[in-house]
Amino acid sequence: MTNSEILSNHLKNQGVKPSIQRIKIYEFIRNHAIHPTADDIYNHLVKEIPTLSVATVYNTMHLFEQKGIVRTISIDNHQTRFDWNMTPHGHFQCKVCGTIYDLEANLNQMNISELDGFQVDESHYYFKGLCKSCINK
Amino acid sequence: MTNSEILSNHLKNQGVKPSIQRIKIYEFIRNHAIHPTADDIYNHLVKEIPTLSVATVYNTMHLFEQKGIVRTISIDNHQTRFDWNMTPHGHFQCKVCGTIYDLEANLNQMNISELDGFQVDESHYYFKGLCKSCINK
DNA sequence: ATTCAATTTTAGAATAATTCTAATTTTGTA
DNA sequence: TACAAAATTAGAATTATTCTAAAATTGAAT
Ligand SMILES: [Mn+2]
Ligand SMILES: [Mn+2]
Ligand SMILES: [Zn+2]
Ligand SMILES: [Zn+2]
Repeated sequence: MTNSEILSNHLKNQGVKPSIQRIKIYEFIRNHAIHPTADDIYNHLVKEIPTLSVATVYNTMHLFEQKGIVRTISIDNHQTRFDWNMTPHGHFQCKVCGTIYDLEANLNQMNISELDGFQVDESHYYFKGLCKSCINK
Repeated sequence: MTNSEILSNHLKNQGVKPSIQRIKIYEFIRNHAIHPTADDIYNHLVKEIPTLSVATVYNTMHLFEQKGIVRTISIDNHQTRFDWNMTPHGHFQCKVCGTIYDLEANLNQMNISELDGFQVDESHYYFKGLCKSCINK
């Protein structure tokens, strides 16, 4: 079974019809753990699929989000980033190099009493600052 | 000393020259603890100051942010919201009524070992879901 | 008071991420 | 092959924010 076939089956299992575009987009976000923007995805894939449109990238990411395949994060307030890692985790963005690091800690462990009686569907946390490698320069 | 004079002095103490626009904007965010958008601020104040421009609202909020008078939060990731409460705290946004609740817990208490050697300047966290009063309907 | 440079405000144009629209292409089934 | 449903597409529309250059305001120095 080729890599593409494996990814294609993943999508089917999540209830997504695997078109060429959807497989390539899924492949990209799985292989580039960089929390890409729609633009990152488009610019990378348009070389392989010259007819690709940004609308398809957005359509696909919205579909993936709805099916629980990706989630969106908003650290930069003006540009949505996508994350294939669905386990509850957080982020750190370096102000110098821009890298977004994953943080394993699960926010739900905080057990905030003010939320008693509330229904919590999503939780997000992130830090900003300077990463270790940028400090050592 | 009038209320306006008190706010005016607050601004002076933070190194901000208190123009009429700046005082009114500061007054608005202090009296309406609703994490307003630039648009909220503009639409409320343009009734009092008919010549007010959105550019002034943005200019002022950027200045306030730089001086440590407000901070920005991005829960809706398409529209920046402003928060006058500078103590480290988090938020909960209800998907039904849209209300943004403050949460007192301080994220920095989590003490995330992955950040050892990193310089953390900002920390943010928020939840989304249904608030108690929307559930009881 | 008058002058004048620095600061602030302003209107509207520009920018940029995202969504919308309507046409075209692809897919799967009969 | 026929055809309806689903997916993709180009480009226009929308919208939050930033930019620009002109006008207004401020405040010190005369
Ligand atoms: Mn992540
Ligand atoms: Mn708050
Ligand atoms: Zn860095
Ligand atoms: Zn609610």
